[in-house]
Amino acid sequence: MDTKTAGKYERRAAVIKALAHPSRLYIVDRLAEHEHCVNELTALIGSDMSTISKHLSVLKNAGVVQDERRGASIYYSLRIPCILNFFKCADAVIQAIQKEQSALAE
Amino acid sequence: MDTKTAGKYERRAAVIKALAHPSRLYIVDRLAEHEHCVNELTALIGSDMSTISKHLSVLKNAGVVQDERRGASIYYSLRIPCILNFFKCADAVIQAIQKEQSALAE
DNA sequence: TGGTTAATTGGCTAATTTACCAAATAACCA
DNA sequence: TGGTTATTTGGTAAATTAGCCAATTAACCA
Repeated sequence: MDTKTAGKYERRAAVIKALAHPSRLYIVDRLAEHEHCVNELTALIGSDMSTISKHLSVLKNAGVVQDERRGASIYYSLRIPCILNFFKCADAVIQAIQKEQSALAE
Repeated sequence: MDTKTAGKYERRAAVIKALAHPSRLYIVDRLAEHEHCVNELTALIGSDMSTISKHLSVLKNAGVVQDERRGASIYYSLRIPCILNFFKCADAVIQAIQKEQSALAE
């Protein structure tokens, strides 16, 4: 694989990698409804706030979310809504696996 | 987050995680055109065959690809074509980042 | 200014991932 | 059967990731 092609797939992988964590997917799903501050997401997920903050920074560095300070809080929102298509397809894969497994169980 | 919800996002993350590697994304892109055996993919990518084989096993375990032995070779093909939507969206994120960076550079 | 809440950063450890090599399996052909 | 090609598996070292705690930064209010 030549360097240019490798770069293309590395950039794509960087975006997808940023999404590849349950908490981060959950965050994306919540932000798809409306913006949330770190505090709210922390309460929803139940991890340490520093952990959530780091997840948000991963998503932000990848270009998936954006943040905006308003007063003492920092509000995060989805930058690219097409991210939600990932869910549909991931769920289609999951369904296919389940179908296969129940077919094998017969 | 309750256990059921956590499970849902863990399953989704497992699928997305399987895609989160440049070589695996490249493989998916090649398989979107037509099936390939391990040998062919190894030649295209240029890593050790054992490395490619392990990448394929990650994709297979996640339900993204399927394999079929024909003679001495094992042919891999895409199981769920919607995976390709990931690329479009990942590229949209990448474009947005680049736009932002060139705006900042002004 | 001092206290309080919101968020990020640094440090640390445990767990996971990756890539290569070497060895094992599987299928084919002479 | 023996040799060759295709693929997978096991082992190992290096790199990355995740999560928590403690400390720091930022904004607000009394």
